[in-house]
Amino acid sequence: MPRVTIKEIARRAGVSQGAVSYALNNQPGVSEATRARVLKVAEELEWVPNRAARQLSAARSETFGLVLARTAKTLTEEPFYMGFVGGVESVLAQKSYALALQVVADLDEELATYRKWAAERRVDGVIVVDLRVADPRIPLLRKLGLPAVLVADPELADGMPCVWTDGTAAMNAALDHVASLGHRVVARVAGPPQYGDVWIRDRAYATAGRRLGLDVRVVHTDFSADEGAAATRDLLAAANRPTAIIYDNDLMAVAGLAVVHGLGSRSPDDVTLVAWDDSTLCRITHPTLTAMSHNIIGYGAEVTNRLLDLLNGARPQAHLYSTPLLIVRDSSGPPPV
Amino acid sequence: MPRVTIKEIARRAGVSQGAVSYALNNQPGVSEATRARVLKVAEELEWVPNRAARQLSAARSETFGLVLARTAKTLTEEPFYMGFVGGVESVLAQKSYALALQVVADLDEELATYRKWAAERRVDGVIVVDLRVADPRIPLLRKLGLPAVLVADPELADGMPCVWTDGTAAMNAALDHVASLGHRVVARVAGPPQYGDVWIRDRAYATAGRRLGLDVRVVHTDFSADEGAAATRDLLAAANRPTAIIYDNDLMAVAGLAVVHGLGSRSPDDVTLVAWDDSTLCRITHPTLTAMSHNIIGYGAEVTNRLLDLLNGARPQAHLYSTPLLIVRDSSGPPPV
DNA sequence: CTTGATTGCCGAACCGGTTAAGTAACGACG
DNA sequence: CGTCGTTACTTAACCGGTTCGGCAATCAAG
Repeated sequence: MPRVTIKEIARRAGVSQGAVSYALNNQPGVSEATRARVLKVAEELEWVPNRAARQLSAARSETFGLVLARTAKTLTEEPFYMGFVGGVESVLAQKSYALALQVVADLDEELATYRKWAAERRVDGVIVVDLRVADPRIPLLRKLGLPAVLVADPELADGMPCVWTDGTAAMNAALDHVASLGHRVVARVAGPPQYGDVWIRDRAYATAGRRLGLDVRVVHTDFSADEGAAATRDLLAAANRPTAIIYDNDLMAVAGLAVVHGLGSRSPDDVTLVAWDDSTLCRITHPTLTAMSHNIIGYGAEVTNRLLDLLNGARPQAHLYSTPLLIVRDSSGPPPV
Repeated sequence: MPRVTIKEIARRAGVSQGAVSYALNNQPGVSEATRARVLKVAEELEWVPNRAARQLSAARSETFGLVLARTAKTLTEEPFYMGFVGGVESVLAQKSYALALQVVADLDEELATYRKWAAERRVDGVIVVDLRVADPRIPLLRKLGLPAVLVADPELADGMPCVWTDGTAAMNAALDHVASLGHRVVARVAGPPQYGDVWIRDRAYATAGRRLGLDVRVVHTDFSADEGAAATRDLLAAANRPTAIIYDNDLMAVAGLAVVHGLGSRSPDDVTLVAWDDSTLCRITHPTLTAMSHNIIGYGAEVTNRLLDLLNGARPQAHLYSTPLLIVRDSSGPPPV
């Protein structure tokens, strides 16, 4: 199967290579008649542009980059990532853009990846997730001139284009919910505080707790099921134990529920549980878990569209995607008397 | 930042472009002294090869392709995919290969993707998952001459290189386990029978059931939590209900456990549950779930290494990766009396 | 000392596109 | 009728590597 090139099309259509290029790219410089003829020949020969060649001359790779600095284990556990990637893909596939996905161990490797991609001209832009407080990726991407859209609160984005969901509003909603059920002693099983989202939720949690006059406490974990379970065990063993626990992801909430069962307690009778990042997990446990619901797939799609806009010359901007919605399920109830 | 090319290195090292290329690629044609000098200059200038240029001339993309024909929703629910991708990545990153990941809606789109990739010379080879019985991808990949490694039993691979785990042995182990606990009426909540793995397990299940003299029954689902829950509900409502249920993935097993709880029953006292594709999920429920454990990350890595071998001229072959191991946990027990 | 093979490097073609510069034909306009 | 501006192309340079043919210089063999 001899691969069909633009040169072959030119030969068959009786025009020059350059004309073919103009015709195929819908650019001025050829008559409509010629364009039609060229397109017809290209169709007949089932011509597909060679990515490498186009990339080399046009200096565009038509590829977006996404680096995930998490262990493979975390990635399997957190439904967020695969959903997000799916959302990104759903947009890219339409535009016949590609996604360069790289899984690395830590932030340093992530930085190295950006350097490499920039040097190789590997990607046209990147999507950055898991923002930290004072994130080192921001200055690097600026220096490299690599277009990027951050998945982060504008407060963390330092002026870079970003797409965000309102974590503060979400936390307010969550605390309003448990307070309105009558809970007075509430705990939060949080992720690592260096993550920007966690930091914002920590702050919102403290503020809302004061506003509502609650006894609020926080335990920081690494987001894993094990630490989520351990935190739950500790909280429930303490004096003046909380009657409601708000988790920072769904995995820890499910693990927490298992701990409650293991202690012979029940939810919501003995303790109300609220998960974050609602996924199927929250709907298949017994009882089903109240959760803060994001549309993660849509989120991925939105971010991708914003990056496309950015490359088309749009002004860098912060876009509020949506505010998470609290889905109240069976794990919510009034505190025990 | 003017990008540094091979030409610049040549200028500074005082040799021709061609010599630089030989030196950088460890090919014969230059003296050791020259090679060292070129490498030193390249290092100083922080030269990074331009992927597009290399791909264009060398006709290698140093990219592997992976198409997932599943909905984004399924991908988030099934920990398998992200884990597999992580395993693939862990190998590729070392070799500075890239992964082209494409998420599509169905098999037809997957076939179209292979056609496009082959025409574009986009990937050097592909990894194929979710094999079907008489899978149409096999003849297409053969026709396109696209190197591929299938994640599938040799019986399904039709002579194509493949990496597999022994589903038949695993199913034997699972049924031996429940039979040895004393169960006589067993059910299997299976995935869609067109999937090769499901088909093989269906067969092994029937055979082993006969061998052990068990009353075995099968319900086919679409692998989703909802259908897994529904199947469980139906099975437990039936006359002569099963005392042990073997699920085809972990998501359905967790959903099944919730149904058991919802009915006021308990596991393992009233029913023994066995999951497939062990993931964190199985360890965080209460009770923890007995599961057929794969090392999915390692599986992804193994497949990738076999594809690399294949491109290096290795003979196409079937590789047994490992046989899944039954991890017995709290959801296993003798049947109720 | 001649011949032939080998080594080390250069120059240039090439991969398959994009695009700037140049040119011929044509119509409009003063 | 000469000039200018479009239009519709062609030509050729270019992107940044790889690789082939060729040419001295060196070395071993005869």
